Amino acid sequence: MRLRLKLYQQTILYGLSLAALALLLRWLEFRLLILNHSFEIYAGIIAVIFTLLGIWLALKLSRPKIETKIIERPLIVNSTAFIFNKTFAQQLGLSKREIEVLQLMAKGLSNQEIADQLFVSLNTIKTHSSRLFEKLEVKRRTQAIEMAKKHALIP
Amino acid sequence: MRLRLKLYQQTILYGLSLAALALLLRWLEFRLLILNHSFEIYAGIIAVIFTLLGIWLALKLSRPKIETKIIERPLIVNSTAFIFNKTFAQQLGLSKREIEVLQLMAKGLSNQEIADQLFVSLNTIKTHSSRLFEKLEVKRRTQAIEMAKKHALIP
DNA sequence: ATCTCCTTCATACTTTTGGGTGATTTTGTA
DNA sequence: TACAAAATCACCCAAAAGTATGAAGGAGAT
Repeated sequence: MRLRLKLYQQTILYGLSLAALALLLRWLEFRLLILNHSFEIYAGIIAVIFTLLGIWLALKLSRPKIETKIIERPLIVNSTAFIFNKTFAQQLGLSKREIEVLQLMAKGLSNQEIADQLFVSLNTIKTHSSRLFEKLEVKRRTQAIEMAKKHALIP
Repeated sequence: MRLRLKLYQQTILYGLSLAALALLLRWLEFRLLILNHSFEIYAGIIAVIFTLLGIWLALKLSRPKIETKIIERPLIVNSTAFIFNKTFAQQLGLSKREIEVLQLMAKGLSNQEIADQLFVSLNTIKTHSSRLFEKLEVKRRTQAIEMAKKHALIP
């Protein structure tokens, strides 16, 4: 709505300036024709003025690019009860299994132990943990634990 | 350097288009003067063309406006202040160095990174961590971190 | 002085972890 | 049903972590 109004104003302004220029030229025609100014001079003047107008218009109307910046605002929680940070997990796109693996990891289990506990193979756990590290943007399980603790993915 | 080159090119392009327009107008003057087109028509054409040129120029040359959009994301923080459990550390007979190593471990650092940070060799850190694991009665660093968290040796 | 503990470092070896690739099956959803 | 994501597993290789053992210098206690 606001943009529309602005556009409207611009249009009026543009029209007015066109009209003013036409008047100016007509006046010039009367006053200075005797001096035998060639048509090219007028054309040049118009060209320059409207180029400037175009530049001004473009700068006024061009939309700014939007750059998103994420700020982490500390949210102080006083309760001892652990509340799983679902939002963060979703934002990172962590799957159920990956979260399970992460939580067992944080308990200090080895990959083999996690595999046994979840009744899957060691290789599977390795795949899960690799993806986990990618998503958390970490390199080691200890870093993953740090991250998870910080963002309330684990108690 | 590059911008200067670009500006140079733009200038040439601009000059050429001006010249082309002059020629075009001269030709129109010859061909269509009989039809008694008024000066305003020409002026209008020039105005429109050069407005567009101005817009194009501005868009080409101006830096894109950047508008930052800030998104705040809550980061859950436990308000309980951390108090190091001196008693427990003494009970287990942990040395200063071992506690240091343990705390860096919990931050997610690798042995090599800990060694660099403490200005000692990798082997030294291995020895420290081995002792640490013995005293904490754990087998892996992740378990050590769990233990340390549980007993308030680390935040 | 002697002893103990801490700290430092080395070498050799084993286990665990992690990266990369590829493949198959299951499952949820359009 | 068809498609995408999730879950499963295998194999190979490299890096990191962990174990065992030995050794040497320094600080503090007896």
